[in-house]
Amino acid sequence: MYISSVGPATAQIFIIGEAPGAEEERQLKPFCGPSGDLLNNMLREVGINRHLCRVGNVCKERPPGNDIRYFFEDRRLLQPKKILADWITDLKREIRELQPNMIIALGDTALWALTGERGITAARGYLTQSTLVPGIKVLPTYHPAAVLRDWGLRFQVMLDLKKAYDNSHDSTFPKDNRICVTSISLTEYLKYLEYLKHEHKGPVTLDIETTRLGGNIDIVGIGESTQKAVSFRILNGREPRFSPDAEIKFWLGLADLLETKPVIMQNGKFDMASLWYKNRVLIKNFYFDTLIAAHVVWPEAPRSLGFLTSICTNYPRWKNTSKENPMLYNAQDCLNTFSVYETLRPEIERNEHHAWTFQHEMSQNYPAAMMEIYGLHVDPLTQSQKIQEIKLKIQQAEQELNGIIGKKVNVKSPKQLSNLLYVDLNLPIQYKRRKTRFEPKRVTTDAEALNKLSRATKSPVLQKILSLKKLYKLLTFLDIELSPENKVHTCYNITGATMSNVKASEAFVREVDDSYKSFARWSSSSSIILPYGSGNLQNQPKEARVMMTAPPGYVILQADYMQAEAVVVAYIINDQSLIRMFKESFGMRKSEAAERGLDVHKITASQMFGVPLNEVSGDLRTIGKRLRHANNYSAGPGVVANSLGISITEAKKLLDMYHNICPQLRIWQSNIQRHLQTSRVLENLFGRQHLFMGRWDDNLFRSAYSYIPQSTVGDMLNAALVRLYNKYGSDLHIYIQLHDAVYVLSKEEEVGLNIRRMRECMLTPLTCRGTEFTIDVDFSIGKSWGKMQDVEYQDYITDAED
DNA sequence: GATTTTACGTA
DNA sequence: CGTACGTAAAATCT
Repeated sequence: MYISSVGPATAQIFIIGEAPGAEEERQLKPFCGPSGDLLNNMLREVGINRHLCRVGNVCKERPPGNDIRYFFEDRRLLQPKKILADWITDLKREIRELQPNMIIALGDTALWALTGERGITAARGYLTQSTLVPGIKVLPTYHPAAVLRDWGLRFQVMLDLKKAYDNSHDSTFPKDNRICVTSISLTEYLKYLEYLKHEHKGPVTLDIETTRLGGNIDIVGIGESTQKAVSFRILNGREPRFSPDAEIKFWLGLADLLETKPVIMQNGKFDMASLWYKNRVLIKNFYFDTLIAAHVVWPEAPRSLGFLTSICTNYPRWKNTSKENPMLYNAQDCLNTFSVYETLRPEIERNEHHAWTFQHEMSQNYPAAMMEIYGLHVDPLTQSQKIQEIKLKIQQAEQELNGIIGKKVNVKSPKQLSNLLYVDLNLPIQYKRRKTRFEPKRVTTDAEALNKLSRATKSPVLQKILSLKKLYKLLTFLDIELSPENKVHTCYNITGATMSNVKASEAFVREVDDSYKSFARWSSSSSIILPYGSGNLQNQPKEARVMMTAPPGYVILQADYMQAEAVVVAYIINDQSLIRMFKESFGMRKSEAAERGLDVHKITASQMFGVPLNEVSGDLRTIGKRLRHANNYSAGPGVVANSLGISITEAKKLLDMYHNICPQLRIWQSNIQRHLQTSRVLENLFGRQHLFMGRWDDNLFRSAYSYIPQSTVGDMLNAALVRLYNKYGSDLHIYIQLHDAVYVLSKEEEVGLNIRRMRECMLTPLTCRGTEFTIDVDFSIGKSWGKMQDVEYQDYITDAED
């Protein structure tokens, strides 16, 4: 059944979707089903009156199974069948007659029909010209059906619709008269640097390009405004363009400028660390990072420069030009960074909480860059011994396993494993746990499934497979490439998202369009500057840590916050018995606290079961511990039952008992829900704000419950790390950051001194509803990261002489 | 050769 | 209804 567009002949906006759905087919109208409802809501919110728009679809009929592939000859969806080609001709005629000022293309099919391009993720948000009817403006964005599947896209679609509306009042394209200088002599360039230093007012944007992963800087771009940028090439391929003398002049001139000028960058820690590590050029005043600014203002939105440019400016897409004209591309990066800066700066300044968070994150750039460049010492001897040991164990385990099952199986292959388990051994098929019941059931051979089967069948094969898999996994952490200095390096991502998890040759093409929530925690990924080691250093298993060491004469000193999130939760929900316990045990030796029974899980069990503290058995304590964790993570009875090996009914009973002794938790949780209804913004104990954009469901709530404790601890640790760096950075070396722990390298004879320094920087008074409290810090020491010994700070205070 | 899927390490 | 992150190896696509 042919479903035509609807809307007035005077419409200035033409909204074009993909194909009708079931409801559209029933009513013979486009966008009248669930997608249409969502579209209407979004249009209303940005001020577009749908009844003044033309609304239609590229395909005029519903494809069988709602599968758009039906209308194409090929799987890549580039060759339309005759019927679709005819509809596109109809569409062309309709656009010619209507002459709208703006076409909003919803989804990949509409994008393709109107512009001939595929890839809505990269194209969305950028004004472009239709190739179907030249001269007509098109603004592509995601289809509402995609938003229904992934609610995080709603924010982007709203901004795109707003942009479409703003540009729909006439048919002209916004002017782009920006100047990109890409061919300038060295002499002229040096003069330009002088001009920037002495005459140009205000900050500049900076962006560098490198030849390859771990390669040298070949292009340096500087933007002096949103209108002019200069790009300069220093290498030809991998060869220098200039004589050593001339090149030195270039770097000195650049260094001279960057010592004084305030610098704006996108993900500037990379440029800053590269310039310092490769060319000893130091950016002294890194004053605005657009990546950090975006993270502060929209913590759940993408924050690549491509994305930010699409929502902050009307300029066209340029991220697809990097290969054909790298210098022009580089200059445009600088221009767009400037535009994004001008949009985001007022947003930061108008909100004092944002201003604090922004400065707080900016201050982490220098210590994080230093940590990336320094790296971790690895003892190659321990490494090779450990690798030998594990390889031998793997060999033995393989032989045993093959002996039992009578053939060779690669346990790293889910396919082979599922064949073995569910076909050869005929075990009951295990399915992956689903997030919603709408997801399809997936067969799995993961650890959870194997453990379940192992408990049910008592077959020794399953445990053998499990331990073999574990050994292989461990080997990936051990068998890594070291730097010439026997080190590994990592890149710490302050905004919690990687900008670099691609080959360097494509790093600048990449669109990072996943949403990352990162509640004030750093993430850790491979360094692009020094690509040695397994990259992420925040997920090293204990057994792999033994090869990471302190250099001769030094020890690793670890300081971590004790029960940090539990303390914060206790104060937030005003759990007096826990608060009393934390207060009493503050600064106390661990042995003494244990003697007095000052233990969260013991207290929990004692209250739950009405047993005196000193009579709480190990088993009861375990139950107390599991219940507290289950509640902290808002897990359900199924999980509790699983973890304690009891029935669901018993687990429900235990959960009730827990809530009886701690009724405040549920009250607080419902307060959070109520709060989200009115504002969707939560604030942690430092004032960091987080806008929750997710769909209104349990996932949103769970995420929100964990926000305040998790982000408060993250902010507290990072603020302490910065204090430590600024005050004692020349006396000790900050080695590792691990969410609620900091590791430093300390001279062996200065351990006591450094423990006191770390305590000083880390003990942080927090305020919750008018009550001040401090989270205690715990220390351990080791020559190797895998063998840390607990120490009591009191033992280092008595011999202090400062 | 490039991209997607599956699995798993840490806090 | 555990969450967040990043990476390795296998499987699959082109």
